[in-house]
Amino acid sequence: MTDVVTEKPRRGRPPVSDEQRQRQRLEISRHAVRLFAGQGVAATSGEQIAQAAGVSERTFWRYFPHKEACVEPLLTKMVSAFCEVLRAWPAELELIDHLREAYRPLLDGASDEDIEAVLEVVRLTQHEPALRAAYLTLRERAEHTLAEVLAERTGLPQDAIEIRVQAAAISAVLKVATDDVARATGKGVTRDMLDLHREQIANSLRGLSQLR
Amino acid sequence: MTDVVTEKPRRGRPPVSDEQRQRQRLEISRHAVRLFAGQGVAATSGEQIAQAAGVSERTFWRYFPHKEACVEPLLTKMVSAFCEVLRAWPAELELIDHLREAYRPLLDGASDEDIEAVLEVVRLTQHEPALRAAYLTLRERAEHTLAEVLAERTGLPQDAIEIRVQAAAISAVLKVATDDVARATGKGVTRDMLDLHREQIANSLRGLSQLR
DNA sequence: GCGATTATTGGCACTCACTGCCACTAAAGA
DNA sequence: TCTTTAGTGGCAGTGAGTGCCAATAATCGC
Repeated sequence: MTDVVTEKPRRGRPPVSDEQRQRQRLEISRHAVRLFAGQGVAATSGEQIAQAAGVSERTFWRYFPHKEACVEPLLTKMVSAFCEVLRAWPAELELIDHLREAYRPLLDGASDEDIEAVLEVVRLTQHEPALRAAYLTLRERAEHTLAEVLAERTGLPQDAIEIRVQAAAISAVLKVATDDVARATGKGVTRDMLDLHREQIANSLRGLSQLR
Repeated sequence: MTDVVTEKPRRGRPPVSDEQRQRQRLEISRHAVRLFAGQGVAATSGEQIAQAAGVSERTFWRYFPHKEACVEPLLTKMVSAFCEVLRAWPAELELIDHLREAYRPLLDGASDEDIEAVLEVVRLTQHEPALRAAYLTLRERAEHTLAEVLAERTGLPQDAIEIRVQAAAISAVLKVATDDVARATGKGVTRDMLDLHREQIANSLRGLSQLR
């Protein structure tokens, strides 16, 4: 039997493509973050965000299940950039060395504006508990992807406890380092700082082994 | 100058003690969790919880800033139990050995009912995203306590990156292991399972160093 | 081009989480 | 008992988020 769904004769308006939808979410996300940063999350209403983004409030709520989810598209860019690098981790290399070589934080093909926006969001999560919760949830979802990569690499099942622990640990390292770099780049991001970020991750990974 | 506030001549009704307040929160927490488990978080209203706990809705909202926070008191019991064990970590011992010796999970002086309730909450967080977010937030708060302990132990400042990374990593290990044991104890908790929990944490800590 | 068909949007009303305000009661000391 | 301070409950209000339906947009067969 074919694992693809039986090709139904399509009729009517086709559903919007997934990338299209992601793009739209990202666009709204940018407006939301600007508002959050300017006046705080609590003081920013869904209506405001919708208006800023140029959609009706109703459709805004269809794109985001709750206000805090507005930070997801931007944060996802960052997290999935790291996941991509991990995926490309060649078998013969140490993780640390691979990161040194391949990790151009935070996002490879991203505009400078987006890098700045992402760091802004991370900074926001450090003072806005609601956003922090969303951030942590997102990170945990990403752990599954990390686990996938690690599982493939080691041959262990994806839900083996060693795999999940390592995934969680890597994620934790990345979180701490990211918080740090976001704080450090309070105003003005330089390439140097992002390089520092990479070195910090590498060093921290090494530090993990030193849990006496 | 004295670092204690100048002793004001107390008048009127004294504020309720902190333990008293915690007890009350815990009590409400138990009712809330029972309801959450029975009918889901979304279907449980603040009014219901308040009624079940025997307080007015208004005071309920004074005890908890939002519904999901109802899980905090129970979860805090678990997390702080681990922190206590860490505090007692003697300098000459390996962490793994110390845990094997001193960690009687999940809570030392707790009733069996509370252990069961805590595991129930953890299980709930695995299917209720809102509760999961609260759980993750709580865990991150606990990282500060872990960092404190590690800092004191190593002489490094509490906000040194090595310290925060190690704290986050330990926390991550604990999280994964806790999720596992909560799943395993779907029905019926035995001492064996809790011992298994301890061993799993110990093994996972060892696994951390194997990040090739 | 014209309908028929399906997807998305926007508007409206509604529920409910949560807050501010105020009157009321409880627990102290004078 | 009177005064003072803290906690409680009720009531009204805001705003997040949802269900429902009418309107519009995009596609196909003709």
